[in-house]
Amino acid sequence: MPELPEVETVRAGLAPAITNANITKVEVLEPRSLRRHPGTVANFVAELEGKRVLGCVRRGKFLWLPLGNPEPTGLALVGHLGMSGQILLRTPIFEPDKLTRVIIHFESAGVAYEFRFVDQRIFGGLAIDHLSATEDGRSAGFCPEIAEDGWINSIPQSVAHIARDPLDANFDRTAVIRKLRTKNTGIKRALLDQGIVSGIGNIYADESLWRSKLYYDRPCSEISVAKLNELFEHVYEILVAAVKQGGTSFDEQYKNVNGESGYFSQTLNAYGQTGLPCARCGKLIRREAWANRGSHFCPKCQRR
DNA sequence: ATGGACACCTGTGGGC
DNA sequence: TGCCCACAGGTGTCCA
Repeated sequence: MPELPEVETVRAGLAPAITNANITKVEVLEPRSLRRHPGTVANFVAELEGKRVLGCVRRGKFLWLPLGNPEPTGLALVGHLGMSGQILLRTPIFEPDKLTRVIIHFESAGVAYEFRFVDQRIFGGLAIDHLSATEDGRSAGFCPEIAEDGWINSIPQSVAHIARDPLDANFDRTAVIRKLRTKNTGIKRALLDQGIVSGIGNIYADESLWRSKLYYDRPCSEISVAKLNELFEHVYEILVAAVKQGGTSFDEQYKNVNGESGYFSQTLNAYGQTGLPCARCGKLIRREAWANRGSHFCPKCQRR
């Protein structure tokens, strides 16, 4: 479900409450949500209880909370929301949320809160992972609240293969475009490849391609550098606009940490618009089955 | 290198 | 009302 704008909305909501908070208790209601945790459930709980949260960092669709004891331990709580994950920040008296899988109780400035990891499909999950220095020694991800220092330049091992995203201060658009020019694969497949550029999923790929008038299966190598620059300009603008609107919600699946929906769905021009007229030319938007999912595009504006 | 199939899951909505 | 099918914002792995 969530792509970069939705995950960033969660990160931005979480950061002020959880930075410098102390974890008091952890409840694992659904062990499958720890599928990617290398240890046992008991070990997961033990690694968290009594620790301090140093910050909240995001790269692409991955989030992590570096941990302290209280000094940095070199470990982080890594989270991915999968297709249906949510992180809700509640006070303990707030009614239970359906499909809650893990609850992390913490105390921040003397007030008790719960970090509730809610996930319908259990494709998302939490894990404790080791941090290691980034290759270039620069900030590992997006965390504007924190100035450069030791742990911000470290990345969880399980996230190291994820490329920087377009909102990352160290994102190198020129290098990404150079790489794309060497690929014969279709442009949408490349946009969704988190090892090339991260954060883009099915919604924002379709939206960016629509705005750039590119057919999704067009081979990367035959798109000009100028056109790819235009595409990445649109990717950036769309991601920024979506973050500003709190992400895209069209059902109960995406919520911010307060349980509220984002409203970027009102701005969509391609994704989920099957059968509706293209906002540019009036031709009906089409959906094609593609890679076990759907691709939405205007057959007139986005020619093969 | 590339792409397809599939595994991991639950829930919802449409058609009959 | 029930049943079956299609479909859903992702990632990782295996195999031709």
